[in-house]
Amino acid sequence: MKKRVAAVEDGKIRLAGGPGGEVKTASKAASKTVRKTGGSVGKTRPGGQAVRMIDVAKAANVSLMTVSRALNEPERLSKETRKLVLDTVRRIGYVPNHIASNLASARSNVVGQIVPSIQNSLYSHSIKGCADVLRGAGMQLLLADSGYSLEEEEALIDAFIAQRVCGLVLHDTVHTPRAVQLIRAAGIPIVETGDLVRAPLDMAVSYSNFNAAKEMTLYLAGRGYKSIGFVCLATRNNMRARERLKGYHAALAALGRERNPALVREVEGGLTSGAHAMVDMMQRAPEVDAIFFAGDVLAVGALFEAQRRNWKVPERVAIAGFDDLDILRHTVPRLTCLNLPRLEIGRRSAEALLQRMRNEPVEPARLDLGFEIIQREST
Amino acid sequence: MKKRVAAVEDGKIRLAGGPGGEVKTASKAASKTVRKTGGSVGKTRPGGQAVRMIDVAKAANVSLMTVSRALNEPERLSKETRKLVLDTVRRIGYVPNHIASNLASARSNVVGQIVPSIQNSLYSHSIKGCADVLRGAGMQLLLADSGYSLEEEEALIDAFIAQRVCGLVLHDTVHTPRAVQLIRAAGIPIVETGDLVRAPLDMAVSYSNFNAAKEMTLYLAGRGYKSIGFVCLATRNNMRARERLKGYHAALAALGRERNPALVREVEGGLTSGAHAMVDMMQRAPEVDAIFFAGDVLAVGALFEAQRRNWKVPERVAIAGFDDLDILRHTVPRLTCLNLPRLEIGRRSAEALLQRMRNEPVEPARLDLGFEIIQREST
DNA sequence: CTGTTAGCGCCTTCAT
DNA sequence: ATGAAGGCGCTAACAG
Repeated sequence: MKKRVAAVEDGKIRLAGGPGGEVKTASKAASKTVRKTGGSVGKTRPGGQAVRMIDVAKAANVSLMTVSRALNEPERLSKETRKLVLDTVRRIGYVPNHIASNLASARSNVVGQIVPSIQNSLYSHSIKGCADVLRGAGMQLLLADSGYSLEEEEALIDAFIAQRVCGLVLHDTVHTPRAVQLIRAAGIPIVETGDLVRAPLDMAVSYSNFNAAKEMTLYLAGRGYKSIGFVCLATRNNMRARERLKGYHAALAALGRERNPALVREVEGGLTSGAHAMVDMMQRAPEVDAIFFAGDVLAVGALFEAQRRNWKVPERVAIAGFDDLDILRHTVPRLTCLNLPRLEIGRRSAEALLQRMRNEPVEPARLDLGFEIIQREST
Repeated sequence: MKKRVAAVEDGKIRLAGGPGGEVKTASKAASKTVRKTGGSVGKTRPGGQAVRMIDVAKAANVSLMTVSRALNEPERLSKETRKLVLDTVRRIGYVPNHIASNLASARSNVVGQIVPSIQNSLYSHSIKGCADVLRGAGMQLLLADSGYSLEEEEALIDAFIAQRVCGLVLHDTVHTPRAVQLIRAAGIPIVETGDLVRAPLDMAVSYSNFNAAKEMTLYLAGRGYKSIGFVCLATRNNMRARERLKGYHAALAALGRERNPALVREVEGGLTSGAHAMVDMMQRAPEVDAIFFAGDVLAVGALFEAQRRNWKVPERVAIAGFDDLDILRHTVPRLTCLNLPRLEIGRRSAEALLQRMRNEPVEPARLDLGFEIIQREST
């Protein structure tokens, strides 16, 4: 295997292939590569026909319906027939065609989930929860991210409904009119998870961003901090951020404190962003003694910056975060934050969909999974 | 809105709902909640019939095929007919049924991806890359995680093939015999992404774990470290970890250094785990002057532990990580690591599948996307 | 350019 | 407990 050291730039050393580079393999082992070439665009059966239910039926000398029943309502068959059929299925390697099954039964076993960003670990917890419950029920998850765009969400909802998903989990709680219309027309159950909205399209499973932000602010005040800064993501197209900001303001009002614009910043997500926000705020409002970072990894970025500048946390400035990311309990000092039931939100959302699909009433239609304040050394 | 402070334990303050608690909403706003109850198990059309292509055809006074063409091969229709049909589609709110389309055309627009863990941010990059490219091509992503289990992977492959996915992206490069058989029988294109395997089932898009680990070890030696420790995940059921360990050993051999068991640890993933591994290793082999953490977030955990103990990095011990997680460039000191093209792997995998589905040859069948060594302050 | 016919693979309904 | 007929909503193939 040839090694190629291509460049050393900015501390980066490129190796083996690198962007655009393709290392062809000429070894004997590689030439053994098993490759199937057949199949035109997306063809399911490239060369040989796929095994169908009727093939199983013939091989087992029963009718097609008996095979169908062996697979879907095994208890309706006699023990012997069932065994015969299932053995045959295994023997000839039959894999049911859910596409055909869905079409014939007007039933689907696929649920769609749309999150703002697949890469954000917050959402991946809710995805995981959802996927787990669905799989337990023999269903599958169709996933996509909207990139925080309403229009993209609409397009995805359209695509998912075209795919005839039997339910939808949406993180966003704001939708385009057409998206709402599509959902209504499809008549499928929907769960919104991003915030505990007052009037969900169908069902909501979440916590209250407003309450979470408010309580954290009150908690900080309770710890004796007099001048509490607040940093969040842009509220413009983000209902969650907006609710958090409202919660912060509500807390100030409850405390009888005045709003101070110098103590509020809206920023982009990311570690760097959190660092800048902290530094900026401390310049503009030197009296600030605690900052509540109500978004993403902002708090972590701020803490790292404090380490770099040798600012003592919490003595010089206290830092609180929003989500309980894994690292928050490992930093020095450990970070105070909210613990939000992301995984559970995913699980309960899927469960709510399943319930609804079984025609069971889902109460309440708004499920508040709450939150915790995790007090650690940074405050 | 009532506030409930339920408990204060271990620094945790539970609020609003909490585990198992459900806050029912009795406000007027909540009672306005729009709810659709209809639909038996997974029914796509709960109450009213969904609009079908034939309905559009009747409304536009054309044949069903004309509607089909307006949607799928618009260029084959006259401008007027096309406009008429598409307007009608919009007017009556028709959403194509891809399920039926797939069945009739023996074509699918869904690709399946199986990763070891949805929550792991490493995989989410590859998921994102894949999802983006697919969406650009009008396709969807069916996602699931195997929990690092071969058997689970097999079950998922079965389920995905039942779903008639038109292609599969697998992170694992080791599969059960039945999984391989299922894939072969399905005759769909497959990409394996976890390692640059010698003989992929079909195609491989990745980097070489062996080379990456080897080069990093050589790089550390080049920086003057004499006693380089190696920490990775359990190699037992993890080919990637095994390859990395091999790479480390290969580097030692190339350097003419002897293997020292005290300098090698296999551990679980996680920050805590990395911290322990470092402490253990430094006790058992006090001469160690650099540790290469070849997995997950181990290096970060170790660094935090070093901060806590006031061990200078890299003076007391140098630390290098594997993946270039976002935080690595923000810690104090910043962490040296490998930069692996996770996103690009996802993108290229999807592209390879699309190519294969268009019947274009995919060369090479093993695509090496390489890696970079990012040198920072920790070494 | 547009329409007609015959299924895709399976499930629903009704019969035996 | 098992089977036969018809159709789910759409597209391929062929016709005009």
